[in-house]
Amino acid sequence: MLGPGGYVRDILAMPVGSSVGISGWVKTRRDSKGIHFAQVNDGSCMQDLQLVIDDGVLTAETLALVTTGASVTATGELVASPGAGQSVELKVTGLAVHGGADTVAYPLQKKGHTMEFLRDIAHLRSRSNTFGAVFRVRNAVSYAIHRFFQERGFIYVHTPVITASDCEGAGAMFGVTTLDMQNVPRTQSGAIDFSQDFFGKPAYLTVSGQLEAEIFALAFSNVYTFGPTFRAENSNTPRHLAEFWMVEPEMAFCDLAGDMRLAEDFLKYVIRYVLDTCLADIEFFTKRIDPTVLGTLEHVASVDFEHVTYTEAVDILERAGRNWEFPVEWGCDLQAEHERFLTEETFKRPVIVTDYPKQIKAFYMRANDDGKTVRAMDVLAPRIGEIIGGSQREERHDVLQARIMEQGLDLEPYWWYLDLRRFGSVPHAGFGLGVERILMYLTGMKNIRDVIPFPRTPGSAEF
RNA sequence: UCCCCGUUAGCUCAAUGGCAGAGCGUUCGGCUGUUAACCGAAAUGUUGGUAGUUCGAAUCUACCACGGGGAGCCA
Repeated sequence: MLGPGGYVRDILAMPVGSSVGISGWVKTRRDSKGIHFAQVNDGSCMQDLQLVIDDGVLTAETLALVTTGASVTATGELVASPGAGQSVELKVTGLAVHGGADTVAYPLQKKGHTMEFLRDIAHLRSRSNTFGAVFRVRNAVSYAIHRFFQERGFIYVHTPVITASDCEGAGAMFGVTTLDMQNVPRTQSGAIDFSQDFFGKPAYLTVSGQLEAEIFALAFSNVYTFGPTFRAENSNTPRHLAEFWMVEPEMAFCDLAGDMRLAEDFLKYVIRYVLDTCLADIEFFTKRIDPTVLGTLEHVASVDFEHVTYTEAVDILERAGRNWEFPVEWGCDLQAEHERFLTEETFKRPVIVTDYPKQIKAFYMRANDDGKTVRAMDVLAPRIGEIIGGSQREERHDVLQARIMEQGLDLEPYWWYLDLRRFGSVPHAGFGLGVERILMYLTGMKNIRDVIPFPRTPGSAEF
C-alpha cells in the first residue's frame, strides 16, 4: 500500500538525488535508441512521473510488458530531467510488472476520446486525465462540504435511505420491496397487500433527507445531511440522474435571509477550497474542457450574489422585449430560458430569486403575509441554472396543517412533522444542493453522467 | 415522456442507390533523450437489429435498440 510521501504527487516534490519507489499504471511508453520512457500515474495528481529505463537494466521480457495500461512498481533515483515536459524523472534501477495490459485490446489510447465512449468503459475511464481530474475534484468538494459545516458547528446527521413516508412530493420514487414479483400477494379488493411486505407497508428510496433533517435541527440547532438520493423520474437530460448526492443543511432560529447568507458563503467556500487544493485539475479543465472555468470560478468566489424577488424577476423578463418560448406571467414557474437570461444577460453572476408564488412551491415553505407568496429561494448560476433550492419552513402548526390540506394531501403521514410544530417550534430554514450540479460548474463538464463515478439513468445501471 | 439528430474498422469520421475508405491507434521495420514525435509497410468490417422497396441498399421505407442535443420534471 502506498502511504503519505509515497504518491507520485509527493515524489515530484522531492529533491533530486532521492532514492524512491513508485507504483502506478503506465499511461504511455516511448522508445529511443538505447533508452525507454514510460509515463506512470497513480491518480494522486494530474502529472505523471516519467520513468527512464536504460537498455540492459531490465530483461527484454519485463520491458516488453511495460505497455500502456500495465501496473508497475519501479525503484530508482530521482534525477533532473533534460526533457521539456517535466523537471524531474525517475532513473530506473529495478521494475516489476504486476499486471500487463494487452496493447491490442486496451481501449484507452493516447489520443482524446469522446465522453460517450469513455462512459461505456467506466471501469477504465478513471485512469484518463479528464476523469482523474473530475474525481479528484469530487473528492475535494466532498471534503470541503464537511469542513464548511463542521467549522460552523453543524451536526452531521445520517438521514435514512429507505423511507416509508411517501410524503415528500419531490418526485417519483423507487419502490423497495421483498415481495415476490412473480406472485404478488393481493388483498380481497385486489390491491397489492403490502402488509406482507418487509416493512408491512410500501417503502421507497428517499428523494430528500429534509424532513428528517428538520427533526434534528429542532434538537441540535444546526445540522446537515449529505448522502445519496433517488428520483425515479424518466428524465433524459445532461442535468439529471436517478441516483445523485445531495447536501441539505437545516438551521433552527434562522429565517430566509440567514438561509441565503449561508448558501452564498457555502458556494464560495467550496469553490475557494477547490481552487486552493486542485488548481492543476482546474487548469486542465480550463485548457481542455471549457476555457471559461477558471475565470468564472474566481469571479463567483469574489462577487456578491444578486438578489431579486420572483415578482421583480417576472417584471424584468416581461420588459426584456424577448419572444419567450414560454410566455412569462406572474404565477408561472421560471423556465430554463428565463433563468439563463437573468444569470447570463441581466446580472452576469449568480442570482438568488426569492418569494415565489405558493402554488408552484412545496407545502412546507413558510407563507408570506401577502397571502400569495412563500419564503422560497433558488440560487441560479450562469450556464447550469438552478444549483440550490431552499426555503424558510412553515413553523406555525395551524398554517402548515391548512397548507397540507390545501394541496390535497393526507394529514396522517405527516403526524410527526406536524408534531414538531406543537412542541418547541421555532423559525427554521434550509436548502438542498446537488453535488453533481456544482461539480459540473467546477469542472465545465457538460454531462452530469461524467461527474459521478457510475451514473444511474433511465435504462442504464451498468457497473 | 415529447421534438430533432445520429449509429460504418479498436477510436474519430468519409462514402447519397452501383467494387467498403481515410486519419489515429495496433503490429512489424527504420530513425530519434522521447513528450498526442517522424518515415515505410501490414493487419483490421455481419455498415446497430429486424422486416421491406429495388436487378442492386451503408445509402430509401417501417418498426425496434442504443447514443447525443433541446424541452418537461427537478437537484
